[in-house]
Amino acid sequence: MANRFIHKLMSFAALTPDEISALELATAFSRRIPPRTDLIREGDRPGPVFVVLEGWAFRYKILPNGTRQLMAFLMPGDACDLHIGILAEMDHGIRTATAARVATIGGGQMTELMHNHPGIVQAMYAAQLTDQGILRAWIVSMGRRSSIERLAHLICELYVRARSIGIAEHGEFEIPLSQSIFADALGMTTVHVNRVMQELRLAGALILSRGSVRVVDPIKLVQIAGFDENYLHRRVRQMPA
Amino acid sequence: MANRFIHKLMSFAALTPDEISALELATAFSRRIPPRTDLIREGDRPGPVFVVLEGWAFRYKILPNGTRQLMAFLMPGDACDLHIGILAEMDHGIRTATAARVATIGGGQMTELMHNHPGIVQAMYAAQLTDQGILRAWIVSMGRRSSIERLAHLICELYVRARSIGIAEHGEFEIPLSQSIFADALGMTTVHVNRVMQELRLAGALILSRGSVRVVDPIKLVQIAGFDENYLHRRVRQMPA
DNA sequence: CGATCTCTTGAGTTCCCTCAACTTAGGTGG
DNA sequence: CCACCTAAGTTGAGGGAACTCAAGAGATCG
Repeated sequence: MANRFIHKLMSFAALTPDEISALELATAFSRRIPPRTDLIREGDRPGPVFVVLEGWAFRYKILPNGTRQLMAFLMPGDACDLHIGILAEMDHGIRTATAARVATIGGGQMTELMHNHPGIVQAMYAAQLTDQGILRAWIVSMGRRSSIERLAHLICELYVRARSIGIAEHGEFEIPLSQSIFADALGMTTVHVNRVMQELRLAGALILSRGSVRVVDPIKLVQIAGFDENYLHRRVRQMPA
Repeated sequence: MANRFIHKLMSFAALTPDEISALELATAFSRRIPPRTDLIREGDRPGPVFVVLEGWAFRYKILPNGTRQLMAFLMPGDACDLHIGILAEMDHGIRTATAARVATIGGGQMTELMHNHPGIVQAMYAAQLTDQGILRAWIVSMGRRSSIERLAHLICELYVRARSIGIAEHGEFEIPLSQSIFADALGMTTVHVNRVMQELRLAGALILSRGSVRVVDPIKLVQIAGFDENYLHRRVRQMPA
């Protein structure tokens, strides 16, 4: 059965059975990674492309003053940059938030995949455009939204992404992230995240617990955030001529 | 003679004479665009790929409350997304800041370029990774830097990019952007941008004038910003095997 | 059963915003 | 060539959203 990575790519472009089995082969071997483990660190020379099959990770950077800023979350099915091998040096780190299962695809194998399978290339481009859309949406949030809108918007993003890969069952969804991770994602302090989380809880949108947040009223979050999911590009054109 | 776009791609990968002439052909026709003109608007169905050959533009989004947030600046040599044609709909607009000259490359021509010229593909991937690095750096700035650091950091980014395309002569460099554009790029108000600009002027880093900022002491800016240009990936690996 | 991490709450502070008024530069048309 | 208009920039005063500092309560784990 196809894993989450393949599943995700299939949502972006039609893949042939041949392409699917090539992807299955490429991601057949995976490692289990404990929580809070760096998959790659800032300054490292990039190695193979890797793909998160289970669990959550995030991109981050530590500033000279010791503060941390996250720039993205990787959920099951998400990959690091496909062309990571071009870079001389990583400008940020990637670290697991939870226990995870990660597959790696060597440079040669990657080249072979993209060279022989136009559907895979197409799907990966679409995934990359979506990732850029998410980065831009973060910038918009950080620049022009209040703290409660920012938090609600991020949770909406994670909710929609989770739903689209089928890990948000019957409307509810558990996000396995601590409040300090939310704080570092949103450019806020943990103290303030805590107060804003309480507001969302009082609004009936969330249930809080240690190390995780359960979304119970996505509609309310969407209203609070002013969320418009267009930027996630669920709809892409079919293979342009 | 090669234009800025070709010039920029050549800095990312070695191009054959054949590839260079293919690019020259593709960008031979260009239009002059007045300042403050949308090249494409949020909600539009994407058209051809376009490339800014002269002048400055920016990506932006207007929020329901009427505020604006910029997500990137396009300088001479910069292109919109290469795979823009995949998307069903733009999630942001792109608008000129100054008078500009813009070339467009049709979908078919683009496909042909990338299909037959591995050097071009390589260079475009590298350019794209750089763009993503810039997006991530903006997130870091907005999340974890003070207003003076943020402003200085943005100006450093623009300065380094300008220098790398050869439009920053003898150390000095004129940025043709108004303070309100800086404000919308940094998630600040024009009032506060003005006050922070004055601080940088008093520090001897800048000379201010109507509609533009002249960088006179880049080193000082780097110190104030805590700027590390690694993320701009000036160094990429030569063609991996 | 201390050690550690996460969360919570309170009190005081500060950075940046809001609101408002005014200046200056450029452009345009009478 | 002046009168007017608009966009850009400047400055001041007051306010508020989010931060800092601090202390403590609950979980989880070796």
